This record gives sequence, structure tokens and C-alpha cells, in this order.
Amino acid sequence: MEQVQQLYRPGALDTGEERKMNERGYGQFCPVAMASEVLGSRWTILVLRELLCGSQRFNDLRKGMPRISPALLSKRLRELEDLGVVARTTDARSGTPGYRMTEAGEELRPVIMSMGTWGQRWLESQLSLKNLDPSLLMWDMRRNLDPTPLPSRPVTIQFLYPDVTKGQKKWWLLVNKEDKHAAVDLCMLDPGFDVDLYVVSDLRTMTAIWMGIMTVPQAIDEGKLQLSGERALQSSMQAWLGLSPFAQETKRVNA
Amino acid sequence: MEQVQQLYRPGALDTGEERKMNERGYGQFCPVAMASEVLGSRWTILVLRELLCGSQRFNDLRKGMPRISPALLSKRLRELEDLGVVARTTDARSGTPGYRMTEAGEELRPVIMSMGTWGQRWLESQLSLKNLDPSLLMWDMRRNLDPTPLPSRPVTIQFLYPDVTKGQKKWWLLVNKEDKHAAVDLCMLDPGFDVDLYVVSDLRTMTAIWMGIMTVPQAIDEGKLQLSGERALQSSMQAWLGLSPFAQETKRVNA
DNA sequence: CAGTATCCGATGCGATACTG
DNA sequence: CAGTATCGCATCGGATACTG
Repeated sequence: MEQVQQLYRPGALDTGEERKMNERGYGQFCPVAMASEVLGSRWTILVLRELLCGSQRFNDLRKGMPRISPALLSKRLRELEDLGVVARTTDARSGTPGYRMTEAGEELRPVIMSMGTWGQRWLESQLSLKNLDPSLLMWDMRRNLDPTPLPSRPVTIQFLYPDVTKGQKKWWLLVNKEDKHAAVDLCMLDPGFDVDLYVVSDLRTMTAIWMGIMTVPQAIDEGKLQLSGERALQSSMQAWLGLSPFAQETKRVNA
Repeated sequence: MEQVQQLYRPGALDTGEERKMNERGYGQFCPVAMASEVLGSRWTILVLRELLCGSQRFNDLRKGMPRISPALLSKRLRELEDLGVVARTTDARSGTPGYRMTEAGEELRPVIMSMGTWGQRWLESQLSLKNLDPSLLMWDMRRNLDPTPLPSRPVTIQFLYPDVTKGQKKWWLLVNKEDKHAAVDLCMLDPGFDVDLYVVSDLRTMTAIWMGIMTVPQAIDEGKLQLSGERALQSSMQAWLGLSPFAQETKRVNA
């Protein structure tokens, strides 16, 4: 059987005779390869993540991906639309354009989630710490905040990150819990309302809490998080502060 | 609440003040983003697929990815090694180098599989048909062939694809079922053994069968597949011919 | 067999400005 | 707000040849 093995020479190592078309792709019929061609281009996965997280409008998508250029975002959305993964919408009343996942797109949820779960388990926290970003953190918090434990009146919470570059230091979350579902707004400029709860922490700590690496009480104990203002809001913070969808996933290594 | 919304301006649309480092990455702490940075570069997913399918040696990996250059494969493997996803091995006896998945890499299996499942369900078969490749098909068949229904003696099966460019028309699968686990070899040159079963089909049909879009009896009925030689091998072909891991997945659209 | 070394071209993408 | 238009550079990766 030894010499027989040599009789196989992959068409790949071939003479390069007929490789004209499909240049850019992998040229494989394997479903994994085809899916990779769709999902592999830069920013695509993050566009899908944003849509799966509920963002619908162009500039909301941008907030979740600060570094993407509008041109490229537009291009990616068109590509995904052509593929039948994303559908363009138009609000009946306002005429505002938007985007949503199609059924095919929705079925990418387990793919994206499994990627995130794996990332949370295996990619070193060090990497996370290189990628701290207050705007992304606050935008995520805005999205996942759970108003259930909050009182049924407008609540203003101010976040202060002393270690962050000027201009991104202060943030306000405004929660308005009206008839069961709540509106949460995020501001970088003082909205002028009385603040019900002040939160002070370094960005790294707050991010760690968000990612489930640390809890609110722990951070307070270690002196890395200071709360002041309404007592009830303080003690319920771990509850109303929604965590990252991957927060419960156990870390395996910090290589 | 209307005007309040305006008070938020994402740090992304910012002045571009301090975006010096981490240029190439996404700059996000989100696990999905971090995983994307790892898995997003070209060929990486396919390298992992090959390893998860059992290939261990450099040139076997190449057979599964005919179009990757050795330089790039080498680079990808080093990157994955640095990440702790892949480990380099050395055969104790022969000293042959090789690669295997680490525990972290093994946990990527559900990620890759879900990508493939999605691809099989939602990406048009048309795309598959653009990517026909006899060497990939035969290499996959070699890998997934199930020797269970085969007799316990050396078996030679010849495949002929009349529609394929000369040099890739004929293939031989040699199955040697010795003491429970079998050795399967693939050749492009006549190994010289007596052929027990002849298979003639166009490449597209054989690929469709492999992908679970069509069955052996169907293809025979439609006159797209001809078998000759040992009867037992003919009738058990659907059984010994292992199918693509995604073959059972239902197609949803052929856009 | 298992890679390295080198070169070079296409293009992806970032940055910026502008429009309806 | 929701994109389009344009420009230019870096870099990714393809091709090829070579080595231990």
C-alpha cells in the first residue's frame, strides 16, 4: 500500500491549467467553505451580530461598530441583502429605512452565538483589556439593561470613568419605565435631570463586570467601584445592569 | 426624550484622536468580535475544518485545500499554534511532523459545524455546482467511506467522470479492511489491481449524491450513474459511500 | 515530504468629503 | 439621518522557486 499512496496527486498541486474563474473564492462545494465565503469578509460577522442584537437603523449599526466606514457598512448590507440574509425595511409611518434579519439570517444566530461562547471561553482576557471602549460598553449596557428591578418613574444614572480620555468620561443612562416596556436612552452630554445614582469606576472594572468576570459587590469590596445616590438603585445594580450575553460562560484559559 | 437621544454621539464618529494601535483589529472587547479576528482571516476556517476532519499532515491539509499556497498554510498554522488552537506534533517513531487540535481547537467543532449546517440549508446549490472539483470530492469520499458493508478483502473501485478534463477523469479507491479498521487509499494512476466495481457518472451527479441532494438509486434511475462489476458492491454503494457530514440537513432555499 | 524565501500585483478597506 | 463618491495606500495573499 505504500507506493500506492504516491499514485494520488491532488488536483491542487496540479499544473494550474484551468483555474480561471471563481478566482476570489475557495472553489469548494463544501458547505463550510461556502459559508466562509459569505461570512468571512471583514465586518460581516459584526454586522450580523448587531442586527441579531436588535439594531435596525443604519446609524445604530454604526454605533455598535464605531470603526466601520459608512461606505463599507453600506456595501456589506447590500451584499447580505443580495444573499437573502438581510432584508431592507421601510417604516410605514415615518418612511425611515431599516434592516432586519430574514429567516436565513435568523438561523445564523446559533453560529454567531457559538463563536461568542468560544471567544469568551478561550480568548485571553488580556485581549479584551486591549479593546476597552467606553462607547461600546455603554451602548451594550443601554441595550441589555433590565428595567424590571427599577422603579416606575424616570431614572437617571450617571457613569464616570476617571481614567478615560476627556470627552468619554461621563455618560448618562435615562430609563423611563412606562407601561411594562421601558425606554432606555444614552447620553454623552448632561441631560439636565437630577441624577438618581452615581457610578464611578475605572473602565476596565466596569467592562469586567459587564463581561461577567467580576460582580458589582466584588468590585465595591475591592474599592474599584463607587456607588452613591439612591440606596435601592445601588443594591439592585447587579440586577438591573444587564450583562453580556456570554457573561455566564466559564473562562477556560487566559493564555 | 427626543432631543436627549441626540446627546449621544458614539465615540466612533469621534474626532479620530486616539486610534493609533490595534489598527488592524476591530477594537472591541465583545467575544464575537475577538473570535472574528481569530477566525476571520482567509483560509483559517478551512484549515480548522481539515484538522477537525482528521487530517494531520501538511500535505494532507493541502489536499483538502488545493488552492492554498504552502507559504500561507504554514503561516496560518503558526498563527493558530500561537493562539493555542492547534498544536504541533512529532511522530515518536518516524519523526514526522504533524498538527492536531488542542482542547480549545476541539471546542471550535460546533462553530464550524453550525456554519456548515447553515451553508447546506441556505446557500444555493447553484453555488456548489460552480465549485465542482473531482479531487476534493474524491478526497472527501476517501475520508468518509464506511467499510462496514464491504467484504473483508482488498477491494478496488474505479470512478470515471467522462465530463471532466483529462487528467482528473479516472480515480481509484482501494479499500483494505484488515482487522476491524480499514485503510482507504486514493489514486489517480491505475494501481494495477483488478477492479471490483466500476462507477461512471458526471461529476455533478456524484457530487450531488455526496451532498445528500440525490441518492444512488435515484441517479441510476435517471441514467446519470452507471455501475458495473460486483453486484454486492453495487447494491451496497449508498451504504459504503459515506456522505458529507451535512448531507442529512434539509435544504431550505435555492435562491 | 515539509516547509521557506521572495516578489509583486490586485483590491480591500480606511479616511474624508459630500448629497438628498 | 442615511447613505454615496472618490482617492490612495497598505497588505494580503497568490505564484513560483528553492531548501533541508
